[in-house]
Amino acid sequence: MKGKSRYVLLGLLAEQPLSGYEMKKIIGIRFRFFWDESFGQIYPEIKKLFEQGMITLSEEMSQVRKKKVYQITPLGMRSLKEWLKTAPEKETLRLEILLRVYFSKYGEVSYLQNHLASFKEQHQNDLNQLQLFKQELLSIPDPDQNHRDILQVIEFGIKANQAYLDWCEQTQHYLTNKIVKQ
Amino acid sequence: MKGKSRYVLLGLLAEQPLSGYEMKKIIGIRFRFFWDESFGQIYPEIKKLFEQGMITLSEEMSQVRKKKVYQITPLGMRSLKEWLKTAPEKETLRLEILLRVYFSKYGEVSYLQNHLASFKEQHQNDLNQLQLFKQELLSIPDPDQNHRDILQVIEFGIKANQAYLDWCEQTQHYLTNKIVKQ
DNA sequence: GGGACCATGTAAATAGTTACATGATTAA
DNA sequence: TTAATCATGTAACTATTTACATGGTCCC
Repeated sequence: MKGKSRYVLLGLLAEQPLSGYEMKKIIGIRFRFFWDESFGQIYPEIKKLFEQGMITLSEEMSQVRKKKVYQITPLGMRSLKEWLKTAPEKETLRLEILLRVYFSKYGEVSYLQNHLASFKEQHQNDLNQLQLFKQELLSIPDPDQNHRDILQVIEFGIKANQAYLDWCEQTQHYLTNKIVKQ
Repeated sequence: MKGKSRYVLLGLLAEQPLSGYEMKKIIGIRFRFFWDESFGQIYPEIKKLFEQGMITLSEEMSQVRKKKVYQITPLGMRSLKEWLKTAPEKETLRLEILLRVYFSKYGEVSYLQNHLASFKEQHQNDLNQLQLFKQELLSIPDPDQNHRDILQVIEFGIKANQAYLDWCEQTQHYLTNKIVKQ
């Protein structure tokens, strides 16, 4: 669990100079289905990266907006590359919906049905956005030659969300039957 | 992100009296693929639940081992039921492997292949254990009439892990091709 | 006797969220 | 003019991990 946020920021800056706000936006859109960072983490982390010489302020800073655009340094690039060598930790996930199903014996079915419907809706949205993002990626030029890599990330999201939706339907049928049987 | 650990503990105690150590074990085995709690969270949370009258010490305490077995109180049961009504928050997940793929342009393919192989192995293990657990659940008596609920939780794990493994194979092929093309 | 596991707990550190503070710009 | 969004940051709080401390039991 130690200091992964910094590598997300370094990774984003490896491609192009960005401000903290912009990085947050990219994470919120592109990484939304597998990662998240809050401003409360981003800005202090930027401060540290700057102090350590991993990033510097770019010339491209906007004077109109009080925007601070950063770029990665060779030191930051080396640090990113070193991190990419290390083994990822076992992923953290906490699926509260499964806790609800597990303990559903102690609650009312109708509540669980609501929870399930909103879970399904959320992941249907995720899936739609991922499919849109995929189309978009395939239709634009690929100057940095990394679209295929990004596509693989999207593919993960598509497969996972399809599995979730599949499970939702199955569980909804199960719950409907459960009520009939009562 | 607030206080979900307590409901995991209450949920487990709703079925049978347990000690902190036993709860940790159950979470570590049965919830392993979608939830985790450490002792550093479990024991302080038990203390709070006890002080708030949500749980009490059970008679079933072992004298041999210095074991403290807790049972849920009517107050604790009400609290659990109230929680089951509330909407679950959007799940947290952090899939470091996807970060590695996304930024793979800056690293060496062979490292990513190693990371992917170990990710695949982990989830193959998860899948195997879930399938075993499913068989076990279907073959034993179901006095509390909640095996079907638990089965749905297992089904989620099976579907999700199958999707992950599917993605792993696809990504491994992609990486192999990538090397050939170089 | 030693290693694996049972068993409970605390302390320190790190991670992460949420609320707050401030102010500019854009577009309806 | 007002709401949304851009933009940066800090402070307080909450959550979570990791390391430490302690000691028992079981079995080889």
